[in-house]
Amino acid sequence: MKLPVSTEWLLHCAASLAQLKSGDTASAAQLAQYFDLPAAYLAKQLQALVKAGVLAATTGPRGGFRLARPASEITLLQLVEAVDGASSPYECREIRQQGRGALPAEECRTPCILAEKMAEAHRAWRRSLAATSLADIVAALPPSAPSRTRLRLTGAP
Amino acid sequence: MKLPVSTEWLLHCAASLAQLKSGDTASAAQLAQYFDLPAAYLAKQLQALVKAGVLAATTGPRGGFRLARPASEITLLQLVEAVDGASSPYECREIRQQGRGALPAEECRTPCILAEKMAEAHRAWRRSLAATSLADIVAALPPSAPSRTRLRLTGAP
DNA sequence: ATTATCTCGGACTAAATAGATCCGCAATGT
DNA sequence: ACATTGCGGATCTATTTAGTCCGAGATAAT
Repeated sequence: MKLPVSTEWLLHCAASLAQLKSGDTASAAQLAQYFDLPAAYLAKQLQALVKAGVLAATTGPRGGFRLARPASEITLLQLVEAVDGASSPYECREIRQQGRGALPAEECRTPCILAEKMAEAHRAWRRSLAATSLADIVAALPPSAPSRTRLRLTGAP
Repeated sequence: MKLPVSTEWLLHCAASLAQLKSGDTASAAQLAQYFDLPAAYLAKQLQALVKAGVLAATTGPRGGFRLARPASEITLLQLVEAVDGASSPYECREIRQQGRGALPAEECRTPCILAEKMAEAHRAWRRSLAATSLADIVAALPPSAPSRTRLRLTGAP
């Protein structure tokens, strides 16, 4: 059970975008340079966030990425599931209905208890991530961070 | 973020072993037949549970696997982490200290907030799984299950 | 309006990991 | 002694992840 390494990249990228002035953008190349990441691969992952609707992209000179919504309305869960997918890590394939020990379909009207417990754990994980927004992250940074980020990321103070 | 398919196998195998009479064993071949699973691969995964200390194995004829401890002292978390490893799905590589936007080491004395939040979610997941034991699982089964499992799995009533 | 340039966007390739199998060895009970 | 079972290693394949490349489209200066 492993999240892609790009998860960290995108969380930090999104947090950085949240520190820009509203309407301002940063290009994939700028973000890649800012964190020293492979630019092409980062660009690909940023597209996933666009498709998921948490980022908006504008093409052409002076274009780039920005948050699609206020930072307070973007949760860590939305970011993580945008890059990794929203499916549960545990997939019940109903092996209780297979093989020599197969249960009659009649006893399988209620979902498998093991699958239930695993799903419950996943819900706890999602709930925890959904409780934090990008605005919370930015608020926890030192007050000097946003202006420095703007300067070093886009070159604008 | 995906758990191996063998996770489901081992959870069900452990639950089945929990229904045997104390001291009784089931072989890898019996378990594979019981759920219609690839025997060789299942055997390999069962070894992981032995190494993790939740199962005990005896070789030789009439040998096989049994629970290493009472079912009430084996949690779903222990089983899942035995097969998948106990490492967190999110790995912080401190990219905040790399590239053009690198923070001075002085500002990185406190751990990255994003890593903290991800770790917190993982703790919530682990806590949820640790709250359920194999005994809880067996108790939720219909009362007729244990004797049927014993019959169909090992051939003993 | 045109052109030069900068951006995203999707197609494509390579490396890593999971899934699965097989064989020989050690141990145990009949 | 022999059949049965777990254990560990070597091997092979397939899927996923990581990473690169080039083209379509939009913008801004000329």
